[in-house]
Amino acid sequence: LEKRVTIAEVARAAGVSKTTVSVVLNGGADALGIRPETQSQVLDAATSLGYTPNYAARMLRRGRTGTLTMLVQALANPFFVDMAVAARGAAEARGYELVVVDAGPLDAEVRALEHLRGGRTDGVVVATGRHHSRRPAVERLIELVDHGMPAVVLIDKSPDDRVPAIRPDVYGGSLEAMRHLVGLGHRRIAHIAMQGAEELESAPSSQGDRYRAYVDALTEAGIELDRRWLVRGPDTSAGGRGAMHDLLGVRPRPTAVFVYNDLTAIGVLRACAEAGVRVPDEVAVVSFDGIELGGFMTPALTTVENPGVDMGRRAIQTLFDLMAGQPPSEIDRVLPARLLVRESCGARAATAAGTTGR
Amino acid sequence: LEKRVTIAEVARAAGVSKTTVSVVLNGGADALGIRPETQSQVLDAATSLGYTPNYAARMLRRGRTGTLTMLVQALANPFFVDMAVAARGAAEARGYELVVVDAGPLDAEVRALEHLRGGRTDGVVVATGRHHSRRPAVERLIELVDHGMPAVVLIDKSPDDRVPAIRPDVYGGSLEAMRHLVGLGHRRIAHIAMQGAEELESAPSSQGDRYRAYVDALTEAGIELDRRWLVRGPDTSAGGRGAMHDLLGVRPRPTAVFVYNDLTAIGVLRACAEAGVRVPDEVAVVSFDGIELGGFMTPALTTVENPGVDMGRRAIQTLFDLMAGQPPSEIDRVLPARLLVRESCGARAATAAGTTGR
DNA sequence: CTGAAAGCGCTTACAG
DNA sequence: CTGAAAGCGCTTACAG
Repeated sequence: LEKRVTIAEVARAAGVSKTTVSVVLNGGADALGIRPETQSQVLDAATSLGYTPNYAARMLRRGRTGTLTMLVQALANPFFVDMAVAARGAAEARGYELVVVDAGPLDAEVRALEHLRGGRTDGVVVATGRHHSRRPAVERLIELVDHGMPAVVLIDKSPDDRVPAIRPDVYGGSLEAMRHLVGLGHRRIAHIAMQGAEELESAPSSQGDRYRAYVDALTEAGIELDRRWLVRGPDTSAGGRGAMHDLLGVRPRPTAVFVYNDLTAIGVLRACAEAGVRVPDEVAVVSFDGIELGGFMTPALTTVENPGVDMGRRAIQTLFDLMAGQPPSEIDRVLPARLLVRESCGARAATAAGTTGR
Repeated sequence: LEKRVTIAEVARAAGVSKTTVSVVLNGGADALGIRPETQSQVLDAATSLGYTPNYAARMLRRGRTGTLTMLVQALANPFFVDMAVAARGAAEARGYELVVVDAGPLDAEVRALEHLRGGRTDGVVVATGRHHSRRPAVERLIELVDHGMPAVVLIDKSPDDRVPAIRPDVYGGSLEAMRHLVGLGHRRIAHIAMQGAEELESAPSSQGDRYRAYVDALTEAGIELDRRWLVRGPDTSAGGRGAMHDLLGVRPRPTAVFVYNDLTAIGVLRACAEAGVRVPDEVAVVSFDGIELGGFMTPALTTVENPGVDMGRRAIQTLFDLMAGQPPSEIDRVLPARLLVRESCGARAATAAGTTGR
């Protein structure tokens, strides 16, 4: 870029030294007792020259960047967008910028974390989940933490004692959802889980929590699990559509399905519509996340509210605590996740109710 | 952060000078004829010490950041997410990082643009639209361009000769959509437009283009515009729901509606469901953008495909051309936007068709 | 084939 | 009350 104005030019224009300019512009003038007239000379010169401090120079000198970084699983899911927007607001309120990175596939997440080693951020929030099956990413995160980088993990448990985790009570929320279906009289309840290599039974992840709640609720109700009720697919609308398409072929047909997340459930609704299967009359649907869009489906999705906005804000707060040298008050903070009953579960009238639910 | 490894330590460990380390690590070693053994010594030392170049120092010295910035209207709209992800891919393919900023309200956009003055990016893509009614943002952009910042505008026309624009043919696509509705026999066609201060008739924006196509198509068909058919609201699902709710009170009721974008149309579908109005039988719906989600609604949205992914990629390509000193081949590139007929317009069966359309 | 030195633009002890 | 100087970590002419 052309002819940037430097502090030296401001100093010359104001007839003072670079030191004075720097002090005045950084607000330390009164403390150091710089004469008001000198201050205005500097301010005037800076304004008329259109001076803006050079980011790289300041960053190099201060050893801080004024930037935080958040890695999210997928911006294609509005749940993560809402979380990121909330986090950005919290960061900006304290004068920090938040760079949001769509981590995408594993190698992209690894690359993104490696990228952060060069000192381009003051702290990192990792909201990508699925860490048990993503060892290389976790290793990179630990590497950063070893070098003193403040870090917070969202969604899943923390992989390291120095990294506080803030996560929803996925097990509790899922159990509430399942008990709701059981309470409505359902006995053949299917589960659409996220695709992945791991064994759901033992997975120390939020998808494992969903599965365990699913199994426990069936057991509690004295229902024997039919393996055909368990389908896995990508956590996208297309994935949900495909999974539900398969599930609709099972006989006797499940009368209810607990779906990984809302985005996936939107595909489930579509698959039912295409097959002429009425929701919730023939199949009840309950999912997870509570994205706004779910309330605009017909029937509106009954879902477990995932506190993404709250997690985003808390993550930034915790990051600032860590940067200030304060140990985190809690290493594993679990936030409640409650069932939001709308229409797709059949507990309410499915249409013409005028109730979007939120 | 603690004890970062610097180039000086690598030099000491390898028994060479900082110059040699820098040259080897930046790939200029062979050209300068540095001995292979020296090269491996340096590489080994760098690896075993875990050296990563300091971003700020490199940025300051090189005068480049290796980072591009994209401002988008709202990440809450998947259209912009898809565009941003495509742009990021194009940037990363050339070794650049792309920082995506949700510009949000006007003051946030202004702040974001001012923020870029300190040399923290090598180029900027502005995909926020509505520039005619956002003067302060445009002024900040021009300021950056005055200082030599490469910039590209998406969605709307360019505010400046030095800034190439890449935009969809909104007028053409909208006209095709409207003619489609007219062709299906509709005479009472409503339009849900985006909220904003501007007069739609004269607005030099994509929302103006939609409106003009709407009016021209009615005129062409010899239909007299009823002002009650024109409703404006926020470009969100909630906004669409509210707007359609109002529209359903108009008598005689419109039999079709051309909606600002898909996200808004999702709210329109919901309003119809709540009122017990069948789509497309009682009201046909056509919108704009072609987000994947629209294909999962029931009925699947008929819409005009907005080439967001293509625009995102081209924007980055054009930015690289500008950075390389090449004048843009075209200052105002208009990309085709074609109607995608699915179910909500009534040209096809609304359900059980098994056709998601994309 | 390799090294000493300057300098990118800032901030901050240190002098006076 | 204000200025001269050092230094953050790198890259790149320039010497030899």
